Amino acid sequence: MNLENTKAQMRKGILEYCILAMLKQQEAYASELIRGLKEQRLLVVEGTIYPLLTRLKNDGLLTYRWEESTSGPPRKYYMITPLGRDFLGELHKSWQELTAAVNELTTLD
Amino acid sequence: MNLENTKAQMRKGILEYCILAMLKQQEAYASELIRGLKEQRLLVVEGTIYPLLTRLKNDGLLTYRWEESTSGPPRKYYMITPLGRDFLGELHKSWQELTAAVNELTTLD
DNA sequence: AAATAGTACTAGGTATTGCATAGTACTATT
DNA sequence: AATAGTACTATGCAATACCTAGTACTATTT
Repeated sequence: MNLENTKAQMRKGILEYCILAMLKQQEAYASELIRGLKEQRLLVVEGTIYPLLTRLKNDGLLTYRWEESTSGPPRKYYMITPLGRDFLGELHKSWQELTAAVNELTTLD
Repeated sequence: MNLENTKAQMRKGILEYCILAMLKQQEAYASELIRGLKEQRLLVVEGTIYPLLTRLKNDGLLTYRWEESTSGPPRKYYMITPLGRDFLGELHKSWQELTAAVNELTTLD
């Protein structure tokens, strides 16, 4: 049983919640999101973030615009949509319920 | 984007943490575990729990014994091993870190 | 006694997503 | 021109929650 693997499994479903929340506060491009997550020691790689952003965009939760960069290739800035905000609210509720349940079950004597 | 699907994804990696914690408190057989989880509104089905218990057993984190039942088929009671207790400690730490990170990233203004 | 219901466990296949990897492209620096 | 840093796209894999089908045991009903 591999701890790193279990941690990766734990991240499934949670990352989109984090991404939507971050973008609700401020638009950003992929690398900024990766950096923001890394600051909280949520290490996420490109192979994860790009497909995730694309899925959220395809589902209408995000939208984006291109912006030339003065120091490298152009960047794709993502913004949350009103639908994305609604969904984020649902995810917030689900997360609260999940953590409450888990903490109840795992409280050590 | 399907909320139910996202909730199922969120459960990945978390269920083994819950199961280990429950079994640390008291040995149990599958249906008891399902009931315990259901009380906390963590709905888990047989197709999930049995393979999960088998995986944990194969990795040495659980052990089991058969017990005849007076009201139906025999039951497989699972118990946590010392290795399982160690791993549970690691999972506890991982969970704390993950929730802290997520809450930091998703705190609404 | 046979059929049905409730209960417990096993096995196989599917969908989804984080991750690894390969590749393209833009700009700055060497 | 080559290299480095940066940003994005595409593809395939591993793992796990879940769905479904099936076997088996005991109690209850027909």
